[in-house]
Amino acid sequence: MHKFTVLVVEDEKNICDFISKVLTSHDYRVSCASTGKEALSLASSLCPDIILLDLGLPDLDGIEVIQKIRSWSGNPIIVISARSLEDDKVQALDAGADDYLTKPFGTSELLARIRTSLRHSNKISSNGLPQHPFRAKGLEIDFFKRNITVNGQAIHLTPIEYKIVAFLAQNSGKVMTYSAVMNNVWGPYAESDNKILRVNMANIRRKLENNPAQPIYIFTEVGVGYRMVDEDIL
Amino acid sequence: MHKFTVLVVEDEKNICDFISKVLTSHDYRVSCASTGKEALSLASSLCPDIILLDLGLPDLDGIEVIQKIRSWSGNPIIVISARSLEDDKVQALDAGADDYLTKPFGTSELLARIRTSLRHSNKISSNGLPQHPFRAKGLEIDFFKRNITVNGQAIHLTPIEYKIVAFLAQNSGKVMTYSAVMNNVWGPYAESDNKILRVNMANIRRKLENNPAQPIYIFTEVGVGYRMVDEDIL
DNA sequence: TTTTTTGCTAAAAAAATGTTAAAATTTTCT
DNA sequence: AGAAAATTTTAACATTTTTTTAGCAAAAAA
Repeated sequence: MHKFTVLVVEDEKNICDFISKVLTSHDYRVSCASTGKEALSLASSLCPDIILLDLGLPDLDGIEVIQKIRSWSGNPIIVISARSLEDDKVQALDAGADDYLTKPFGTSELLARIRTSLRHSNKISSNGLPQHPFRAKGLEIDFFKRNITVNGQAIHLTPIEYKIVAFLAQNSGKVMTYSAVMNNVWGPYAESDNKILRVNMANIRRKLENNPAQPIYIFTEVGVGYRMVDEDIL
Repeated sequence: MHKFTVLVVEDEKNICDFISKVLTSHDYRVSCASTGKEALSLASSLCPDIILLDLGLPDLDGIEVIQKIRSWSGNPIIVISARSLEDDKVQALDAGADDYLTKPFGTSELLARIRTSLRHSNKISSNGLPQHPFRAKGLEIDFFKRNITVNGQAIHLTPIEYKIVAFLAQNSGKVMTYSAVMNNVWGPYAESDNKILRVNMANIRRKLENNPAQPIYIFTEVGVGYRMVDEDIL
């Protein structure tokens, strides 16, 4: 049975420990962060199934943390805050939070809201990976085996190259901005300059495309980002 | 632009009227039901984009209403209730409600939670733009994927061209003054001369229109601005 | 008709992206 | 540990795409 991973972001240690204990006893796997920076790195490296976020962090503005995570990930975020002002709620929800819980709250309500959020993000399976391999025009990506073939021929990609391709494939048809890709691959503190991404894309295309100058799998939208071709309909 | 339909289920007439007024003034289409039975039949016939449900109904148990609706529809349900007991919330959420709001609540929080729910059901995307594409006379604009097609044929627009078209489409039917478009695209310090906008419009029409001299999508109101054709009714 | 406004084309300037090779770093293997 | 291999990053430069500018034609308003 798969355990869901919860990232708890909370600077008060006793609250964090309490939530941690409750969740662990209900069969969640829990990680904790006590600062905004820690939260961002863990959100990126851990890919938790859900994030509980206290807005009163010592280093970063809570709203910015939400927006940053939202810019490259769809992880559900439940805000937990002592502030009960309506404006705070509106801000957080509009920034991309999925729910807003005011302290103090009961543990059974917290658990119920976690279940509801997990239900909402249920389009992807519990490990965050799509259930079926991605197929388009002879390109096949098996996310479980982590291998890629073009017309049956196995293609070797380096870890970074694979991350880029997998991220684009999981959002196929949609233009993913350069910064979304960068943050997804190099984490929340990626450079704003995308030259690294450009050389990786050149290498990826050399391996994937028949004619890299006229790609059929990964298109660039100048000034915006990259787009993976639509998945074949089944 | 498309209006979202909200079904308000509430037996106290003055509350119902109040919510109705608030939502209508924020550009939602509102229908009301005052009993559970009415709610069920309207939920099925109307297929509202979202349902606001008061649990204290005269005829049916609120929890059963949620389950009943959930059995055939994934429409988001936000529970609105005077009962603030934790058990009530847990019950409602586990029955399939997407959110639980305790009376009294502020209108801006209600609106924010409605937006969040619409986002969850993929009706709108994280940037607040409609998730469902704009369609008119064979022109289709998918804001989510950043895709434009004319009669199924993909059209490539540059970032500035896309901004212009998107802005007009989001305000389709209304004349947008040249300065409004300029400010939207080039920011608040845009030039007052609109010659740049004119050449962009020429390029846009060359790509979109069959006969740019007699456009069917973007019209010129001489001396005023541009107007995107009305969206097709569904 | 005259004036104003809008449309169109082509060329320039500017910005963004692709490409290659070499240096730096990490990983793997003996 | 040390060498070899693979990967990642940096840097320089080529190429493509986009944006702006300028000039004139066409259409609409006065």
